[in-house]
Amino acid sequence: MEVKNNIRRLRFEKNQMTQQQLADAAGVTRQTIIAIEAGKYSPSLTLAFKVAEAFGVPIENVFQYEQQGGE
Amino acid sequence: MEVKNNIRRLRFEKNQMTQQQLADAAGVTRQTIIAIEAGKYSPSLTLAFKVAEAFGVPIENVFQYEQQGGE
DNA sequence: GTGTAATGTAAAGAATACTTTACATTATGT
DNA sequence: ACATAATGTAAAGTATTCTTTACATTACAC
Repeated sequence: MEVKNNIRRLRFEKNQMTQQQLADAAGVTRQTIIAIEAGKYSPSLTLAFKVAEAFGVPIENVFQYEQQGGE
Repeated sequence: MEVKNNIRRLRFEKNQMTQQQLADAAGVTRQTIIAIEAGKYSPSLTLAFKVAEAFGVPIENVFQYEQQGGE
C-alpha cells in the first residue's frame, strides 16, 4: 500500500513552480518537498492539505492511495 | 491551522460503526482512532486515506483543513 | 572559464505519529 | 448484583515524519 503523488507535474503546470517556492507556500523545507515528491515518506495530513492548497486543488488531485502488490 | 474531522459522525452514519471496527478497517489500533477523533494528533496521509476508504468517501469528507486564529 | 539557480543525496537530530498496556467510566442485558 | 461491550485517559516505547546541515550535480547566462 503506497501513496503516490503528482507534485512534480503540478509544479510544472503552475508556472514551473520550483521546489523552494512550493516549500515556502506549504511552510516546510525544500528537503521535505524533495523527500515527499520522491516518495521517501508519506506526508502528514496537515502537510498534504497545505501542499494541495498551494496548488489550489483537492488532496486527491495531488496524492493517490494505491494498493500495492499482487493483490 | 488545524485539521478537523467528522469521524464520529461518519461512524454513526455507517451502521453505528464502533471505534474498534473502524480501527480494524483502517489497520490501526483503537487508541489511534480515539486520538485522531479527538484531534490529539494529525494522522499521516496514508492513514487518512485508509480511514476515508473505510467510510467509502473522499478524504475531504472526513477531514477539513481550517485556518485557525484571528487571521 | 565563473557565477547563480535548481535539483539531488545523505545523515543526524528533533518532533510527531502510532503502538502497547493498563485502568476507568458508562451503558446494556440478565 | 455480575458480565460484556463501548468509550475514554494516561504513559512509556517505537516508528515515522520533518528539520538542519553539508555536499554534489546539472543547467543556464555571461
